[in-house]
Amino acid sequence: MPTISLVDPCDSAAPAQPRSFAAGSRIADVAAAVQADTGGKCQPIAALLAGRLVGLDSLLPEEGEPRVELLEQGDPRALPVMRHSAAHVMARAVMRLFKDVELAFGPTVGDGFYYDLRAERPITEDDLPKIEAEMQKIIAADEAFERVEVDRAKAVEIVSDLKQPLKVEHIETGLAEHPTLSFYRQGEFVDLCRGPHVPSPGCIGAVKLTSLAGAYWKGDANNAQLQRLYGTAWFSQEDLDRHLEALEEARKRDHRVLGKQLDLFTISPLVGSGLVLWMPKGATVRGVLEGFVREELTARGYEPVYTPHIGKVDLYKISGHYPYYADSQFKPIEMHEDEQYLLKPMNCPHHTMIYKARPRSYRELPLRLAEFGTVYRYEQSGELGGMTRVRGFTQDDAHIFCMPEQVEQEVAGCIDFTLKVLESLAFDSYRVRLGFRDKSSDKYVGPPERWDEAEAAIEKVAREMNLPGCEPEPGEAAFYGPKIDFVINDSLGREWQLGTVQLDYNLPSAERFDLEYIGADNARHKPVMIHRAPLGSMERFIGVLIEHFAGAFPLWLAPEQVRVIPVSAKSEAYARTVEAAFKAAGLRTGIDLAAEKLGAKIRSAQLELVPMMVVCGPRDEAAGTVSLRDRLDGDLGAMSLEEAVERLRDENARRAVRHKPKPLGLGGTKPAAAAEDY
RNA sequence: GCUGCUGUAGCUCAGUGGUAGAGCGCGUCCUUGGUAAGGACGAGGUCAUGGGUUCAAGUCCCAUCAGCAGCUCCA
Repeated sequence: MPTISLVDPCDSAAPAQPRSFAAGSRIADVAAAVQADTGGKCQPIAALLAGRLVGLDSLLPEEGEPRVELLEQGDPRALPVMRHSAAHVMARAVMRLFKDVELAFGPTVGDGFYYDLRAERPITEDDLPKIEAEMQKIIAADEAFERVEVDRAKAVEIVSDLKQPLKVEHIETGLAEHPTLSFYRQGEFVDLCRGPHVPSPGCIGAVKLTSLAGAYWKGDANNAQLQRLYGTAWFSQEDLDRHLEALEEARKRDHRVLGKQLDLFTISPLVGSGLVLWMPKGATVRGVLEGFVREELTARGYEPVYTPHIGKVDLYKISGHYPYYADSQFKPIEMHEDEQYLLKPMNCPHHTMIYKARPRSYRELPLRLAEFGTVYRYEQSGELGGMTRVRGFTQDDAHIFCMPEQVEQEVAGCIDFTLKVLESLAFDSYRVRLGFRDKSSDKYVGPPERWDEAEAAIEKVAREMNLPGCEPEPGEAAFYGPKIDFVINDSLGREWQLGTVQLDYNLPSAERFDLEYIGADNARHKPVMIHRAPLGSMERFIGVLIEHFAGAFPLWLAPEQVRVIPVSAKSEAYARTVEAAFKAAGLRTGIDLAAEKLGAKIRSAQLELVPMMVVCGPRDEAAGTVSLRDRLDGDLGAMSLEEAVERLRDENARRAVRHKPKPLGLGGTKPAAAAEDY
């Protein structure tokens, strides 16, 4: 007899109570019992069974006493279930409106859902309102979702009868291991589906189809391209409106929009796609950030190097980068048949040549060579965007050459460096990805034992440092070694890899660069290389940073830190004295001498996101004071010029971050679970 | 690279076959003001580029380039 530990639907803080049900009972029976207890007040649409999101049609397990929590209409934890049901409703609507529709996958994503499909007549954007209207009819009709379980043979028969070739293929290949499969029926619409679903589409409060795009069958670019319809669904119109407002807000925070508005960077088609031109203000932010990183590099025992932007093709043949990445490199510069140069796609080969320039002793290890190294990669045209995906970028790169027994300490040092940078900029929401090799792929160089060793070392350090996330992800490694990536979301919820620490036993090997050091035993040994970049690249990092701060940089990073505003032209001379005082204190100071009223000048400075304004008029001049105005806190009142300068000098020196905008909490477009898992 | 959408003044955008518009910004002048918009006048566009259809194209068609969303990719 199944026994569960039931959470009180009226008081989830109360201790869960054990409760037994007849054999073969489902969550729906639990729901019915609770409804009886509460006089029908509780209306569950889904449940958490031992922490797993399930539908009311889920069976209670015979064993154990799992915790069960019923989720009612409006509970955000039930959103994925409701959204998946919305995907079915959308597919049903499309099948009513279009002929010969073949369905693929329809999972839940961060803020909504999608369904991949192929229709005889392709769907266009103009069709979306019609599909939405049909969905409304289906939601209003509120027919129940009904689960049916069948064996594989019957499942194939059903999808064949439904004329769903993609589903047939999926059952025969992707689902070959499943002895039984489930379908959900809703009126005339029957779909192969693992579930769960809400009891009926009446639970869907507000739905909107958001976009239409191409997507490959089973995510493979060699397969046919299908149409993907994206939608979002919420329990109420207010929730949907709030979500659409957040999207609107995200558009305003987009670094491409702010980069233009605030004169940070530009991209010229004449220079080339994906090649960032840093305007003075953007270059200033970058310079300040580089200065911060340089300070840390020096403190942490790194030594600077400089290397050229090109190198002979042979260098990359030895490293192993060439020709594996031929498609994603700019074509070689050919001087003679046997003299070809590549724009460098990474800095490591150059740095290994510095290591190799003379014999190395164990006494000089770890050797940490750092360079803001600019690299060029010919990314596919469809990947390019703003500063986050570009064809030329500068890595805050360094390569650490160390003895095997120093690896853990050095990896830990790199992680600590990255954390210091992220904390200094108030990045408190990121995840750490352990990029391991895909054991079934042949793109990785070096013997498996070296890989196992490297992966184990990295995982050990990452776990000891309690980094958030830390799930190993096969296939995310570099071709020469596993890595620890720091992944941060942009304003639209898309993930970007920023900082990275990569452990490499391969490039130093005899087959590659054959690096050595003389050990204490006077014998030759192989060093280990660590590739690391706390920011990743200046372009991508600052792109994400712009969105992180919504363009409103803290004082220490702002291109213009202080703006002096004379109340009228009568105070111009005094304003210039004030300006000089702030400049002398090393603060980036501007002055507004426009023939405008004070209010208009304040407004300009506020809109340009200048962190601090210094208002000075006749009253200040007479008293030797200035009036500070904080962009966030407003008028701070009059104070002596010296006090004002000191106050800002101190805030700048402390690299204070007093404020960052609220995260928008957008979830992106990636499926919550693997879409192939039916 | 693929699918779809978009390209008009520095910016945001209106203009659906018949002589290029608005707001903001910019410039000049007036106004000399105390914490988010003072006023007047003015300059500024081969309507992305190249073809085509038409008596006539910013507007319709094709190609190219560029951007956007998604997919694929990302040393």
